[in-house]
Amino acid sequence: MLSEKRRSRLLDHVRRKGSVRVEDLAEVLGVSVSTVRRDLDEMDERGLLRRVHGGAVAITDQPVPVETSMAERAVHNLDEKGRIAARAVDLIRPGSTVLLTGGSTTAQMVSHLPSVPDITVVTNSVAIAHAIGTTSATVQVLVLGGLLRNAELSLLGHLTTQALADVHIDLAFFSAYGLDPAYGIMGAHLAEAETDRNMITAAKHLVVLADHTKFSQRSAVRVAPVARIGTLVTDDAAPAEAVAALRAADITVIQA
Amino acid sequence: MLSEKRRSRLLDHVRRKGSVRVEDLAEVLGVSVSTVRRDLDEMDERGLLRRVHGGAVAITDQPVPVETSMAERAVHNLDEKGRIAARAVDLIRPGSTVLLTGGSTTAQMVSHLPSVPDITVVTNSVAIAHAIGTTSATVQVLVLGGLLRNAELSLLGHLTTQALADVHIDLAFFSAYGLDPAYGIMGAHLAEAETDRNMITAAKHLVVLADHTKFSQRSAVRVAPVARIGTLVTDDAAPAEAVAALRAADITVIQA
DNA sequence: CTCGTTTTGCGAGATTTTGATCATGAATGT
DNA sequence: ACATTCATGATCAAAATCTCGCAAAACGAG
Repeated sequence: MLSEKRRSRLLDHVRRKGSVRVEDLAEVLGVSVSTVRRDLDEMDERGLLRRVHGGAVAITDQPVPVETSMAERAVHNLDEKGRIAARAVDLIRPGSTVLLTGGSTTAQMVSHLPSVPDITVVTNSVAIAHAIGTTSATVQVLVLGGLLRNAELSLLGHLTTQALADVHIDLAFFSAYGLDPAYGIMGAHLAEAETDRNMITAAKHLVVLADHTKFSQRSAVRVAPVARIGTLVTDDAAPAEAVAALRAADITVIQA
Repeated sequence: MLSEKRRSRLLDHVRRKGSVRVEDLAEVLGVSVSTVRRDLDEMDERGLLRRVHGGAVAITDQPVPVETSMAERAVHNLDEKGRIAARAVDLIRPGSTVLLTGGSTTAQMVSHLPSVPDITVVTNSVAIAHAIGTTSATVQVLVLGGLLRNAELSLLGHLTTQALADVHIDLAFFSAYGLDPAYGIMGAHLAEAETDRNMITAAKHLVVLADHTKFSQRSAVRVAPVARIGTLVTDDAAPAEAVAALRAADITVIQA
């Protein structure tokens, strides 16, 4: 197994279980305890988990970015993700049904949504549903069911896929973990990939949100080929050659 | 078990019960009393609890916010609901799957859940899913899909019902809006009633949570007859004749 | 293929954690 | 006041885990 894949699976285990023992990980992954220790130590360095005697425990940081008020946004400079999110919301037509998949950039769209009349938001993100429910009374929200991934607050699995079948979606917004003009959209975790693929497939038109840092992110998991992208919303700092390549592939690129 | 996890569970027990004996903790956690003492001493050192002869008690250090009389009432009620919630969590057996329906009292159960090992929580409440996701990495959460009722942050409708069909539920906890020993469980809104009925039907055993104020609440919507109730958790101030009537109807009544 | 680098597995010695024992101090009943 | 019971802290040995160095294996470039 690729060492990168092993680390990804290791992190998955930690996040799923909350805590794991070195011995168990070694057995599950089929490697020695030394290797597991080295992996855990490195990921502790990178802040992905916390190393403790005998194993490791998951980090439980605050994953919910508290939205700043609309007024404040109008006065201050919008940050990169905020600008991208605002431009993305411009693409929504009144009366349509849109899918927001879990992710930091899509979450930024929430505060802009009330400006579009009569829309329905479908989402697999508990964070997004919670944010809309507590801030807006006009936006209709439909939550896809599924297993909660604690770290990301997004929903996965069979129930999510099944719920998708009963919903008509005009426009889907997807927060890319990484974006390669040749390879396609990258996902962060294998566990989420299948659900992401299903959500992407369910939409007529796919809008991908990716700030310029996403172009240099590499990952082993591809959730969709480039051809599936309808529109890309990114920022001015996106690599010019990547933008050109995507436009050549008949993709509308918007730079906020 | 990882020592880190053991400490976390230990702290949960202390906070849940308010106070706890060293002997009991040793038995529950499956370690020696020496280990428990060391753990308790360290957590006393860190200010997470207070060590006393024979065991430990929870810290009840209230940061004093400016309170309107309204908020003050809410806090007082919260304490009552908190006790009911704690007793309700005691009913959960390790390894089981429980349903938490949306409601203020069921939401109080969240902070106590990590003390029960290896449970799966099924819920139609975005607030509960959000709360568990941001505070605990050990509790498995499955969210039923559906339309978001913005005011309550609970999910309703066809998708919710459909998702229920794919889940096996050992124990369901329901926050009653009103409770009449003759008529049964009352719901607040007609829109929620059907989904509530379906959730109640899906469970083998139904636990109803209702503080004493719920006995005088009147509503036109009945979501379930009294006979459907398996266990009622309420407080000491519940009307004696109502408690007697329910016990006569073969319902287990717990007064926190 | 050969060389240099990286990754991995192994084992010795150091460190941490744990459970048991016991003298001492604290709570309780008479 | 006294005796009795129980909890405590200290100490020690055993077990589990970690660290570190080293060598074998895997990998990539030339």
